[in-house]
Amino acid sequence: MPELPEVEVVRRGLAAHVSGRELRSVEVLHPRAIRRHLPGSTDFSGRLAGRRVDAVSRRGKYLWVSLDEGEALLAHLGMSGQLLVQAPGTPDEKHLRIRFSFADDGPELRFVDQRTFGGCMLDDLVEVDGTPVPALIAHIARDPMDPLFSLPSAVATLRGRRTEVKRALLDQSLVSGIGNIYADEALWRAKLHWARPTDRLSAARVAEVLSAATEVMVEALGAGGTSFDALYVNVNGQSGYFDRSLAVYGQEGLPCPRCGRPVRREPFMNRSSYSCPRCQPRPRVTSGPRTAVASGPRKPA
DNA sequence: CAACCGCCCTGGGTGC
DNA sequence: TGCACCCAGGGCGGTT
Repeated sequence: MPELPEVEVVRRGLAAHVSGRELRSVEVLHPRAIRRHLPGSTDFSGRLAGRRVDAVSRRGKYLWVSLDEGEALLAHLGMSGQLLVQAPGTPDEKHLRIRFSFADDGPELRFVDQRTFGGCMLDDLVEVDGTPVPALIAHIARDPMDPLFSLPSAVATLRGRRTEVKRALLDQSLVSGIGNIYADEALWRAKLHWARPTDRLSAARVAEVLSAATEVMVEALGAGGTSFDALYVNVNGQSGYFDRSLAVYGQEGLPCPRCGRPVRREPFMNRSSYSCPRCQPRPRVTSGPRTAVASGPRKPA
């Protein structure tokens, strides 16, 4: 699944292979790929033709290329999206959704997406806290690799929520870029169970898990960068070579690299959470609905 | 407003 | 061999 490090690899690839080039035509092969572009595919293609691609930016898992007139082409890879740079004439990928052709007859940019959770759209740039971002993602918080990311402020935001720590880590409006894989890895590094209530964690503990998330994503970015290929802006929608370095994610039954206990898998939000039963014990108190507080008034029987 | 739930979607894998 | 089913899951709209 593309999370922040994978999307950053893609961003770098786009900056290297697409920046500065002029689009000639855009072909939408699957309408779902532009479902968030409400005016539809004719409008999408029509407005992109002839435009010059400028800088490539990223916030969390969102990626965009700036165009002129304060507009941007915004993309999200979803679960299986890829942006590939391919020579024209290369046979279409099975799940090719959008083809971007350039006026210089050079390599095409292709949006390929098996599960169609990802997509592209045109959007206006707006200024949020001094940074221009596409209007549609104005609610997405800065990610830990953003130079203006503030750890103390993110800690305060997370602790202000009454929820489980993993839910908070995955909430892109609190801190962005973290998905299921890096959330599990960060929680393992910080020795926290995913169900720990954020509002009962010390600021130091929350800072620790956020720093762990940053660390593990920086390491993954290093590993993902090594799998970079001139033609492929990104690889496979997976974590590059970093999957070899995962401590718990997807490692059910394998020994915890720290203590050797078998990694457990628990259901979490209709998906899975991986953790070490010894290093990350279940919390005594969960962040469930605030039922009768121990000291509160008691209903008569 | 915060928290949470259900849905979107496809194909690879598995069990019968 | 084939079919039914499960699973992966980020983001968002709707509801409480």
